[in-house]
Amino acid sequence: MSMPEKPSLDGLEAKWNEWWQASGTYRFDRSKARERVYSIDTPPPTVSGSLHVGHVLSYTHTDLVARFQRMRGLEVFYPMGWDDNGLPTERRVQNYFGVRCEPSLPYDPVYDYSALERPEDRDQIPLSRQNFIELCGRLTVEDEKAFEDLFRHLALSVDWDHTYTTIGERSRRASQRAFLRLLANGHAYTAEAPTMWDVDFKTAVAQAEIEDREQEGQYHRIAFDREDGGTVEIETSRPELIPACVALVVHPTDERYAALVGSTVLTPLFRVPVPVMAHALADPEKGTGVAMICTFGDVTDVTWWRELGLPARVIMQKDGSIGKKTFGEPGWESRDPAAANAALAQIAGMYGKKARKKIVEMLTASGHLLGEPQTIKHPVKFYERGERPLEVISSRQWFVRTLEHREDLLRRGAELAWHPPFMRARFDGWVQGLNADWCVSRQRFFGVPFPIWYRLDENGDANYTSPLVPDEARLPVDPLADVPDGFTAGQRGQAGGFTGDPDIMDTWATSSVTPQIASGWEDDPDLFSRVFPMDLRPQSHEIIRTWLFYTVLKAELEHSSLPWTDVAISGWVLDPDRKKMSKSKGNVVTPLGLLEQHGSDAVRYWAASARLGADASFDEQQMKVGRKLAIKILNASRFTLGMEAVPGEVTEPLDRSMLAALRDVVERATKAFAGYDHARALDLAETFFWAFTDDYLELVKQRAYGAHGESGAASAVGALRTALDVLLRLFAPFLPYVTEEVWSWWRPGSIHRATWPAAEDMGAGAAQGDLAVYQLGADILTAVRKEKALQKVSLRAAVDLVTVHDVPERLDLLRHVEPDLIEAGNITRIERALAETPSVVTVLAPVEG
RNA sequence: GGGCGAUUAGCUCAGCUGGUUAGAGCGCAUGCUUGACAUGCAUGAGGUCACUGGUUCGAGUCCAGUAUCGCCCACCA
Repeated sequence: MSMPEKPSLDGLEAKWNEWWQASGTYRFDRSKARERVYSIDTPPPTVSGSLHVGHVLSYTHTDLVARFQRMRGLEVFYPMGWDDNGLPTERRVQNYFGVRCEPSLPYDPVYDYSALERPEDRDQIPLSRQNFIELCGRLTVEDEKAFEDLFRHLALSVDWDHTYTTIGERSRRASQRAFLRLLANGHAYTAEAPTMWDVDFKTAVAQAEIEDREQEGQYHRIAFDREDGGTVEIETSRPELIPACVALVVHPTDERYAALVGSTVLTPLFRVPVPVMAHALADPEKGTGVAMICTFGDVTDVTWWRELGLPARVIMQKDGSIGKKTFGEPGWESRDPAAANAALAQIAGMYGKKARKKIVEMLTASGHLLGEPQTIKHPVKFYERGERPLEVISSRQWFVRTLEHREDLLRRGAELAWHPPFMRARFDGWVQGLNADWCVSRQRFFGVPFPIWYRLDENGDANYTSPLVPDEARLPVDPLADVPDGFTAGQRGQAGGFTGDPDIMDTWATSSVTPQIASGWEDDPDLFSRVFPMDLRPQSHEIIRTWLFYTVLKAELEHSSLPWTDVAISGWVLDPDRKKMSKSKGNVVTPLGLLEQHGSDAVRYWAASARLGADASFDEQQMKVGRKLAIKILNASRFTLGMEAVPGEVTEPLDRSMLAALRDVVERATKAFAGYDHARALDLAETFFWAFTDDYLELVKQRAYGAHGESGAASAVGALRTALDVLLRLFAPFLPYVTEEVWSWWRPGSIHRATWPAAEDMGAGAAQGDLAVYQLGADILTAVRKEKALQKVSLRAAVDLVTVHDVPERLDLLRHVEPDLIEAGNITRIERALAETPSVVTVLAPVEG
């Protein structure tokens, strides 16, 4: 045994990290069969951002499970991914190097990237997609290194040999393969349809990426002229869309307007004849009860347009400006085309607000604007990363069917074990509220391309109904660089030739196959068979509707199974103002700073104290408590292991009682941990441990030193060692450094490969232990201390007489702890007195001198 | 507007299937250098368990409602 004279936490992290790495403590042994494996679908952090306290919380939670399951004898598959796919990286690489992704360019395999690393280069140099990906790799490799260092420092027991990046070749291959199979099975389709569109990023977005923001707007009351001379009034917040108006709509039962239904009215300024129709979605309570249907102002317009079979008159362009159209041409009928074209010319080329202002002036002049516009607050749909409201724009997109799988997905959601269970409601709510299939294509450049080409007919028009697909063995492909089988590069873009699909996939199309990517799907069937479907998906609650939902969807459609059996949802870290940490002072509190200041074990202790699903308050005080616990473990261990007596059979009733109590703790902590309640497991171990040092250690200290002979000492030291051995293992998942340190003093190998404690570890003595003995000893010791504290004397102060008032059963047990109590309390003699209540009362005789 | 969660000591939180006087840690107060630990130890003072009803022999715990806070979803005429 090699035990330091003065144990300390300093230096433990560097020391053990190096050792764990060198000895492969956390390496996954892929010889184990699936039932002996516990596999984790680790969330890949976005490498274009930085890690914050929230990551520390949730990644620690995952690591606790990993360590627990590893100690329980399962081979833990705990990979790490880096999310460098998508818009954040695209923008970062763009700004950092002064480049842009230009997918039409051919790949240059010998590109000299070092030339880009001059800060004065800001000219948006175009790069091929493959070169852009490589450049991304150059930038993110540094971030990934920093992230890995932090995660190692935090002691995540990840197998660093199993990593992936979401833009990497394996991820692209898996994403493309998944897509091709969806296509082959009819789950993916392409369609020209109105979809939510971001006018700044100029791409379609999916329902899951949309958020509502409260915005100020104005209701304008506007008159439409009836052919018989009267008017119909509507209210709209978007008068600039009047030229796109294709109908008015009222509720079928709205008697005020019943006579109007079926008639034709003229739009103001543009004099376009539009029908008045009836539809149940029209709300009589809103505005005048008459709604203007435009192509397209919002998603309700899309519904009306589709269900009422209306024509489309689209004026909104993909950049959010009003386009030029010619009234009088087919589809753009007007009773006064000249006036209509003049009116449109006034707003053409303008964006939202400006166009609105202009058309309001025109409506005022024409007398169609009634009264003053009413300022209102209303929710407006935004792309979650966007700055301008979304428009509904018709375009060709790829979709994955979700609506028709609603029931299957709900059933899968019910099969999944949610921790905590109430989080399932978010999934169910989202699935039930789905209103569109998953729009999976993005008109961006940096991401996984669709592995799709289209034949061009003799006119050069693309054939979208039977796309050309590559053999899976060719994946990943870039359709703008690679050529479909049976064609030559020269046929690209030629009539009778082919064209590549220019779009990339939604970043979630890749993220939703992280279990497959990490498991080596098709690339490594042997690994896949041992780890998939996985056991655990850890994540936070705000991405249940995206990451969790899409992953369940993909696994259902491809594997007809769940991607994992359990999902653990961590909460957020809230600052003292109860605001989400990353949004308030996330930049001032850096995870590395915390680890350095308090120590990783201490920070992990804070994280482990928070239950799954519950938001944790950022509390450095709690970290200090964790540090105190780690130090206490060092000292109590040194004390226990420093006993010179030879440990022997545990014969003393007090020792057996303590072990019996510990056995109870082991059983309860194991049950809690197995049920993903790590906070409870920690609390149980910790509560026992502090009582162990405060009471048990004090009670047996003198006996362990040999005050009552060899066998008494042997029993005490034997019990102490057993308890320490078990306690260290109970704490190992929470405090990996300090427990490894103490373990190294007297045990071979890593504690993190040791077996999780079991009831048998407490030995035969514990089986005969009576919990009441330990309790009684602690009660009396506390009472004696209390008296000394009241008398303001030292705890070592000598006492003549202690009288124990208690019930007969407890008085009977007193003989088991009497000698230890006499030593621990420095008491001369103990007298017994019968009492009615089972509570212990001790009265001290006057303290000696 | 719909849903989920929270509300227990000054602060951060436990309190599992309802059962004697509601717990812990921090902070605070008062003491104590005792042969593991002053990065320590002991003792103590702090609570009408958000509110209102109800069920029950008995409610922090179950039910209904109210309030406040947080989150998710819906809401563009």
